[in-house]
Amino acid sequence: MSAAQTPRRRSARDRLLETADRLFYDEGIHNVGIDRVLAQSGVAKGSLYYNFSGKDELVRTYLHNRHARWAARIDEELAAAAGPSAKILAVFDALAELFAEPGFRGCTFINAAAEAQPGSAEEQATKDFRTWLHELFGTFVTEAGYPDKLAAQLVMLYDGANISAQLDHNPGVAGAARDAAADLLDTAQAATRRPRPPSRRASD
Amino acid sequence: MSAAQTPRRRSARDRLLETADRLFYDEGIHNVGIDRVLAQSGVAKGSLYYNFSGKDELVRTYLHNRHARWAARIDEELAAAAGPSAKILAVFDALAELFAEPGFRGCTFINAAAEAQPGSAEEQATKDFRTWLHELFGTFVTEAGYPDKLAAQLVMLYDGANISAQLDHNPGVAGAARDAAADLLDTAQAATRRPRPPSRRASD
DNA sequence: TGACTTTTAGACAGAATGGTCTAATCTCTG
DNA sequence: CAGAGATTAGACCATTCTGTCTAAAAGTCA
Repeated sequence: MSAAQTPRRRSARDRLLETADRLFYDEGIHNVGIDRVLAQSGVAKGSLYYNFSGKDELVRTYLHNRHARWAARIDEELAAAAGPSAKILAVFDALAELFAEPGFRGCTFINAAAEAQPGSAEEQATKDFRTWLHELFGTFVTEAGYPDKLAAQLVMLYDGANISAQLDHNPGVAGAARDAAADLLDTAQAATRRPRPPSRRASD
Repeated sequence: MSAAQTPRRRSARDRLLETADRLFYDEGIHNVGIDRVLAQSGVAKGSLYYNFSGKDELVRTYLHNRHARWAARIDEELAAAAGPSAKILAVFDALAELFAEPGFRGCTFINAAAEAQPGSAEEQATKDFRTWLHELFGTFVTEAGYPDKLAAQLVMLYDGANISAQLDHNPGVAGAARDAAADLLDTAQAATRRPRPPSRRASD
């Protein structure tokens, strides 16, 4: 046979993680029993407990991999952008691509948090992801000399875009989020020049 | 006895809904079995199935009541505000109050959506809530003559504030969301006067 | 070849789930 | 009072869930 040696079947661990990634994300972690993961991955139950300590560790690994893959993708997107403001907007460009993908069903960690119980893998992974997300925007906001509050506002637009894309089935919302971010960036930049601009009040 | 007749014990239905409201919201719908709702409400299993067709209808009613109560609360908050812009900002004031409440654990419907399966009560209730939310902002944005896109951006800030308040345990984020909304409102107002202002591009 | 690791199939257990059913009791109202 | 509606306790059921165990087969590599 010319085609090298048949690239031997992927390990049970890999097949398990691939199937878990799809099912957990598509249907929610608690909605998917291990029996379904086993059946769809074609792996024996014993192999699950040989490779993982239990469902909890499978979930932990699933969430960890999701975080790592998304962070890597953002890193790629950022590489092409020059300067903190451009990098901030590039994050929203990455969201636009993500939302447009066929199977998009919201942010993995927002969804996981809704199912989280105290001390669970979901809780820990969400905490880690949130730290990463805040640092992502926080770094660029600080670099640009903008006030810290802007980072919190950008995180809100990031999360809000995810929710709208998911719940309203509206991938195009990433553009509106990017526009809003650009607007906030402009305002922050203007305020950096002039120390204290007048602010709008509620009862005007 | 002077104190009128002892106000007879609240109905099984009411006690069930009160307990379900607390448990479903605090721990997530799928994390709460009917046995726990029954035990904590002191209601017999038979009464659940006498008053509801099953857990699904209990969930449906729980979500419906949550929506109704929040909509009523927003209505109150809006009554005090004059003009579309003030009403928009008043929604964020309502969020600030909500986030500051002790048991806050995120938006009921964002959380429910993460557990939703196709055709479930969670899915339907979330859809209804999203329609209401978009109309809430959409009405005021239209009244003020702002572009439709602004409504989508305000919804994103609303959702994003909920997520940050929940996942980052930061109730104060409502203030930053309000500020961002005010900023977008200002920009929209300026753009209403001058038809086409220059927009920031990524690669500048 | 022989030792070691990985994977397999399937039986099995123990707990939790939502739901049904019966029979007795309580409560309100005509 | 009588009767209808509401509530109770508890047994019971079928299903699903995670996890354990055994014994054999397959793959890996020195």
